[in-house]
Amino acid sequence: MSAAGARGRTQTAPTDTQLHSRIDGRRAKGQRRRLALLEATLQVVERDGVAGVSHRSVTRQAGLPSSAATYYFDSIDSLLEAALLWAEEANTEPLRAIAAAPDPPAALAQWLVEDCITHRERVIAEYELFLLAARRPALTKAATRWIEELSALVSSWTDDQDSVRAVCAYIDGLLLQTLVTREAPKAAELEATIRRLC
Amino acid sequence: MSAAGARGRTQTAPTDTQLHSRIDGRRAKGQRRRLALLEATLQVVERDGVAGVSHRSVTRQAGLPSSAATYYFDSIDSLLEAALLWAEEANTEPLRAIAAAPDPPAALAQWLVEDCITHRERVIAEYELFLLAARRPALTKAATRWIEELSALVSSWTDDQDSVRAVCAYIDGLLLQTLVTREAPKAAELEATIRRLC
DNA sequence: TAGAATCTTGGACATTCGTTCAGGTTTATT
DNA sequence: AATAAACCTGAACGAATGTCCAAGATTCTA
Repeated sequence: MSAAGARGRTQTAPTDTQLHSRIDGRRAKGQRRRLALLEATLQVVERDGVAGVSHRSVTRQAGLPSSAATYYFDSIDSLLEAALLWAEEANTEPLRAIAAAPDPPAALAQWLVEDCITHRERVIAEYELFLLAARRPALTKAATRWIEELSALVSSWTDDQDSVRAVCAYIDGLLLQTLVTREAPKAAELEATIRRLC
Repeated sequence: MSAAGARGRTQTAPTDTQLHSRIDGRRAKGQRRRLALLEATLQVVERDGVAGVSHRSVTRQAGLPSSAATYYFDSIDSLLEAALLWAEEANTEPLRAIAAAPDPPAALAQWLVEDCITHRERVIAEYELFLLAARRPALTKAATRWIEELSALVSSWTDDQDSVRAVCAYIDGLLLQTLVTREAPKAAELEATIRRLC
């Protein structure tokens, strides 16, 4: 269920003695490979969609033996869950920078538009995993994290929670439609609507 | 590429003589089975997601031999494309009724909330196919149809096209988030935001 | 009704899939 | 250096997949 997987599970919960002494080389390698599998999973989702994710496709992408997927993760689901969390974490830093910008709504609009254009496949991958959470409860927590982080940003310039929810929903909907119709959104219109909702 | 499939293709383009004479019994049966496959496809997507759609799963659901999927449709893609169009068509009638209602925004909000609750699996299926269009150009036309019909409805009470786009994006985003977080949307809040955007 | 045209399908093929685990490899410890 | 402990993987299993087509079934035409 958790992202900590299979027999490799002990690697994610180092004991006290391990924390205080030198890092166990074996476990360090395990952590590296676990991360490599997450990155490989995202690459596979970008290329072939969630449906293209299999033990073999992921390990092939990561250059690891096929049994490694089973070894490091309990199931495909736990792999997808960890990959979604990993992908969301990559958005944390940009969101923080936007919050610190002189004009957050404008910065947010610009970042979203650029992201949709220059990292189209990645954004599609994120929404596929996001929607997959509607079916797999294990993914719900990871998916909700995106909404929470976006809400936190919007809350920095609005107190009304109804407005915050409206802006977040509008953004997700606009991005979704953008991906589907292949019509690049206009940053100006996006920004204007965000302001209108606050 | 088109929804017209494989060797069964001729069934969708009756010739002049066929139009004017009695319907060919063979072709009539083909049309019936083609529709059965579409309905079965939607049921499979509802139950197991797009990833669960295979020649065998669809034909099993429809009670047809497994080779029927290949016979009636060129590929899984053309089957999914036709299924998405078929699903969207089911929304046409409700949207028309909402346009004729005394208070369209309120009726729309109520319908959306009810749809998300009572037909959750179906709505998830529609969004999965919708998002799949971001990868498969063959699905784009079918996916765009939903946006167009929703836009037409919203346009009936607003002339500003920016507002129309904003409302449509907001609705798709709210439904998407609702499905993922499993928190039922409030019709009142939905209606209020729709009005705010007009 | 007989023959022609068309539609339909069972079964076989090569692939790919998730899973398993005995045995090998690497690292730590003494 | 030698032992112990933990990590890792090749190979193999049954099950499911997309595709194909010869043979059978159905419908039309004359």
